[in-house]
Amino acid sequence: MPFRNSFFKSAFSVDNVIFGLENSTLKVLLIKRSEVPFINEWALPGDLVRVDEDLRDAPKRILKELTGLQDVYLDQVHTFGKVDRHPLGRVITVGYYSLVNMDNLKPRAASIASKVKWFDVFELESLPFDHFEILQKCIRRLQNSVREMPIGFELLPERFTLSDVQDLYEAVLNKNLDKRNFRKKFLSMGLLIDVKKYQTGVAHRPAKLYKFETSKYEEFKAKGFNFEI
Amino acid sequence: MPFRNSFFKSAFSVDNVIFGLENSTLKVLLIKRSEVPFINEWALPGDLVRVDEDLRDAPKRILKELTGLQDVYLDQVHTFGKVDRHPLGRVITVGYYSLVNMDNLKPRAASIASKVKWFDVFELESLPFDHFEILQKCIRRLQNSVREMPIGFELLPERFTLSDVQDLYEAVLNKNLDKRNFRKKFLSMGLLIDVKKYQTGVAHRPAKLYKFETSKYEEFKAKGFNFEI
DNA sequence: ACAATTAGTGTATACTGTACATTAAGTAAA
DNA sequence: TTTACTTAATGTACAGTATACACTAATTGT
Repeated sequence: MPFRNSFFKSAFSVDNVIFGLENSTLKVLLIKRSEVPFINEWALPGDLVRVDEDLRDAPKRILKELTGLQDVYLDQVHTFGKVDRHPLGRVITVGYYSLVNMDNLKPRAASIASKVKWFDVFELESLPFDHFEILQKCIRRLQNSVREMPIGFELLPERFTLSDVQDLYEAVLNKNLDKRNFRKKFLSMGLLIDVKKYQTGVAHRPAKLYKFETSKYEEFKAKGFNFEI
Repeated sequence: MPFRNSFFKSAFSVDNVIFGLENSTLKVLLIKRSEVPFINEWALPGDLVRVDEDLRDAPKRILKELTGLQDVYLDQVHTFGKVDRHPLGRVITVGYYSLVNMDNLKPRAASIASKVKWFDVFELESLPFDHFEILQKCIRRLQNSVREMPIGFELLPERFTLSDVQDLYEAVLNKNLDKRNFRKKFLSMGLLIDVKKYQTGVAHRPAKLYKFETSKYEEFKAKGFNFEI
C-alpha cells in the first residue's frame, strides 16, 4: 500500500501499545514499518482511523490483524497532536494500550508491517515519531491501573498460582514485592478461587492453582479496588 | 461564521469543560450555540483544531476567548470518536477540563457563542452531541485528581481559610467531609503556610488565613500525593 | 539420601483512617 | 451590655491496614 501523501491535510490515527508477559518480563509488540516515513524501523503498530469506523474500533482492528485476538481489554490513554509530530502531514493520534497473553500467540505481520517482534518494555530507549512518549504514558497508565483494578490478568493462563500473579505485578511495576504481604492482601480481596489442584512436573514444592471468581472480577472492574502495594 | 459542511469529511475538535466554584457549588461554563447543529442550545464550548495549531493549544485558545484567562491548568481527559457523534459529518473531539476562579471573572460571548452562562454541574441532565458524556468523564477525572494532586486550588483566592479548602473539596466530591479529620490530614501535608492574619468582617469567629507553599505545591504537582478522604 | 528450588505461613509494630463534642471568637440584635 | 448566633478550632480512642521479617514444606534431579 503506497503512502498517500494527499490524504495528509488532516487525519487521525491510533497507535497500539500491546503489552505481553514472558519470563516475568513485561514486553511490548513492535512492528517493522513497511511504509515511509521511518520505513524499516521498529515502531508501535497503528493505522489511520477509517471514515466509517468508530474510533474505539480502530485499535481493535489493529490488534486483531496482528494477533488474531478479539475481546481484549483496551484502554484509551492519551491523544497526541503536535503539529509536526508526523513528518508528512497533520496527523493526530490516539494512544491505546492492551494486554495479551503471549502463550500460544503467534503475532503475524500484517499489511502495516513487514515483521513483528516483542521487545522488553524497560529496555527501549527511543522510537520513531512520538512513539516513545506514547509508550511511556501507556506504561504509567498500566502501572496505575493495576493498583486500582483487576487488570493485567489477561496475561495469566486460565489456572495460575499466586506466584504467577505476583510475577505479573512485579513485571508491571518493575520492582520486587514482599511475598507474604502480597499474598495476604491479594487473597483478602476474595477475587481468587482455590481450584484444589496443584502444579505438576515442577522441581520444587508444587503450588496451589487458582482461578478468578468471575462475579467479583467484573464487580471490581466496574467499581475498582485499592491495591496499593 | 457559516458552517462549512464541506470541511466535514474528517475533522477534529476540542471541547472544554470549564469548572468554577460559586457558593460552595461546582459550576460549569456553557455557551449558547450560535451555529447549527443544535443552534441556540446550551453546550460545551469547543472548536475545530486548526491545521497549524498544536492540539493542546486549541483548548487554551477557547478558554482565553471565553474568559480571557491564560496559564490555567488544563487536563486532557478523553477522545470521543463515534462515527455519528456529530450529525453533520465525521468529527473526533478531544475533551479537556480546566478550573478557573469565578471571582472577578466576566465570561464573554465569543465567535462560537451568542451567550455564556454558569450551570450547576450536578443538576445538568443532558447536553447536545455527546457533551453530557464528556462532562461526566471530566467530573470523574476531576474527582480523582483532587485526591492525588494539588488541583482545584485555582478556584481559591490568594489568601484563604482551611474551611475554604474544605468547601472546595466538598463541592468537587459532592459530599460532606469530617472537619477535624480534613484539617488534620490537609495540614499534615505541609502544603499550607499560616500567614498570621485573620478574616475580618465576618459575623463569627474569624478564621486563620493561609497561602500555598509554592515549592511544595510544585513538588506535589509533579509527584502527586495521596489524599484519600 | 541429599541438594536444589520454589511454596507457603504468622506476628509484632507503626501508622493511618475514622468517629465524635466542646470551647473560642467574633458580629448582630435586643 | 448582654444575649443569641455563627463559624473556627481542637484531641482522643479504636479499628484497620501497611510493613518488616525467617523458617518449614513439598517436590524433582542427581
